[in-house]
Amino acid sequence: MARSDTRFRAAYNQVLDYCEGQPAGAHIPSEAALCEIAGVSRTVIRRCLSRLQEAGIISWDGREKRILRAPAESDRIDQPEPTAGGADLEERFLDWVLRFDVPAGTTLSVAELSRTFSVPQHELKEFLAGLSRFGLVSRRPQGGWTLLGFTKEFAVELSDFRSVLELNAVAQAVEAPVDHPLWAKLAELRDRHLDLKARIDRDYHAFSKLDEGFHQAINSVVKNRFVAEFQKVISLIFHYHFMWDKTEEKIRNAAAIDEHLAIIDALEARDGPAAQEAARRHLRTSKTTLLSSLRHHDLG
Amino acid sequence: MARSDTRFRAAYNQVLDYCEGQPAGAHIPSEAALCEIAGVSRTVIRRCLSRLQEAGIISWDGREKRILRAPAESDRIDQPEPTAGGADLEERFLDWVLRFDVPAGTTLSVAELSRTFSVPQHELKEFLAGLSRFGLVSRRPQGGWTLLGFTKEFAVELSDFRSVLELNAVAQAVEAPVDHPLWAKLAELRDRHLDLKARIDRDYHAFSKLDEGFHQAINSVVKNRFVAEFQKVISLIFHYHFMWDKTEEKIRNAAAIDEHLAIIDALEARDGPAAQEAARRHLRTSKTTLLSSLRHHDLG
DNA sequence: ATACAGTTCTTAATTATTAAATGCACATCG
DNA sequence: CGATGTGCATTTAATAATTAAGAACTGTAT
Repeated sequence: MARSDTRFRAAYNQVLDYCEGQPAGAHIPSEAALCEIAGVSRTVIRRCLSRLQEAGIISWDGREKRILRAPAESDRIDQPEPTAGGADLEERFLDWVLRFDVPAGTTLSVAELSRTFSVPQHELKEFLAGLSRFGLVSRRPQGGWTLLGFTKEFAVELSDFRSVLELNAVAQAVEAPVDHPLWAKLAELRDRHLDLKARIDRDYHAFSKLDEGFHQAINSVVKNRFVAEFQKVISLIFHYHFMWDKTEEKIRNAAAIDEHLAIIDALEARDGPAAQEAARRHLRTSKTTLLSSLRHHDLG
Repeated sequence: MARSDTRFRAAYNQVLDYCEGQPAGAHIPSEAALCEIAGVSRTVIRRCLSRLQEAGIISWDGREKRILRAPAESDRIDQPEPTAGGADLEERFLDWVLRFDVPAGTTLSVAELSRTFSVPQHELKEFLAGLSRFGLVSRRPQGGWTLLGFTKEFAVELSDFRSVLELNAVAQAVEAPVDHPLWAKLAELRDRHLDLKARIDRDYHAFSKLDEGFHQAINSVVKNRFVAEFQKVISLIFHYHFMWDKTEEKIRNAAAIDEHLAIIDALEARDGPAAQEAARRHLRTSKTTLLSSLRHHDLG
């Protein structure tokens, strides 16, 4: 019932690394200096020094610290878990929701999620608290959480919001300076689109990745933390939905390629209104697709 | 080291209420029925019954439950704290940050915040996790949180994002049907603006509230959970900044009133481009004001 | 057969505990 | 004496333990 000593373990090994680089008998720098090296507090460094002394690797008396012998491989402490998949929890969570088609209104239990994702409960609680800011989940009065997302309303609102952001991005993209990386990226994307169009009959699955890249490129001109944060969620949801919804995938993707190309054409011609119109058309189809995929799920 | 029994206390008093309405000797309904009455689980009801039995208020043997005597006032359990200001934590937090002008980069300690706001630590952690989604704070590697907000970049990005949302709202407002409550609201706001304009020399402080109401009205036409969530944060930040930044407040507010009136005029004339232009102008001044208020803080 | 109570298992809020961080006072060396 | 470094004490935060509350299953009397 205490916090893990991951920090100590990592620091200890790091100090061992340092010792290995030094000859026996060498002086060891001050505690504060070691803090800098290991990136931890003095408390941890002092624990490390204690242990090094116990292990007979160093002598330590006040500021008189010397290396006694070179550390062996067996002196290292093994890190408990190099995993910590808590980083991409968001991706894994959305993947789980969409893959298993978890219906809206489902009660999410922290304990259960903690087990399925092997993430400490408190991390999950923080994560859910964050999602609630996006209206994806909400706290229940009796405790616990409810999954709100992926109703028709949610899809409509998400699509509309996406449209607002993306039309703004397009408007800014038209104004982007000629040396902006966007233009190189767009040229490359055009080639990849044309390439995929030629072999769409076989490789229509590859479009999902291309779509993500395309929208990312457009939005890259908008330097805004709020937009960026939302974009992550939006792109994940659209990405996965298109991946799992297989109805008419080939036709749909072929059409989307043309829509993308139209946007690229307009952008490269620096034709603002045309770009807006092309983007609007594409976003409209995306919205329809997202909605129809939900309808399928409702029926099936 | 256990969760609070608030639920039990409330339920117990509620069951007492029920008993008071019944004559002595009366049968008590089933446990499940009592659950309905008190809105809690059977576990809690059974605890209540146990305690009622101990207190000699009822007899309880299996499904044979009878009232022995009318409950007295002293039988009630007093609720620990009816407060729980955790609801408007967001408002209080932002108020605190802006009122004390907490600089960007400040390390926020959960323990300290927990004390100043008298909110349990874990609630604060969830709250901060939520804010981190908006890029206002971020977790430090050594533990704790850093306040990121209220740098120049933050203000610029927030203003830009606000502009995108609000211009979209204006575009939708122009298209709103004649029976939409917006129009009545706008007419009322126009009057209040004109009223305040007449006495701006004395009551220029009153503008802040009016400003909030105006932007809320405009944004009310957009039915979108994402927009709504952001709007809350945005309006809070702008609201407080204008409240604390006293430089040239009178002139600034007088100018803003005119800008608001221009937007109302254009909207009521259903003139889309004019409304966009008026809104764009107003948002530009808002951004400038927000930025200049930050500059003042930097110097002072 | 069905409505209810008895029982057991799960879940979630909260506290207790310990690792880590931080702050301050004092020591040592130039 | 001042700068640098250490010793000690306090504070903070991550995590496990603990208990209230919820939910499901089972038995039983009407």
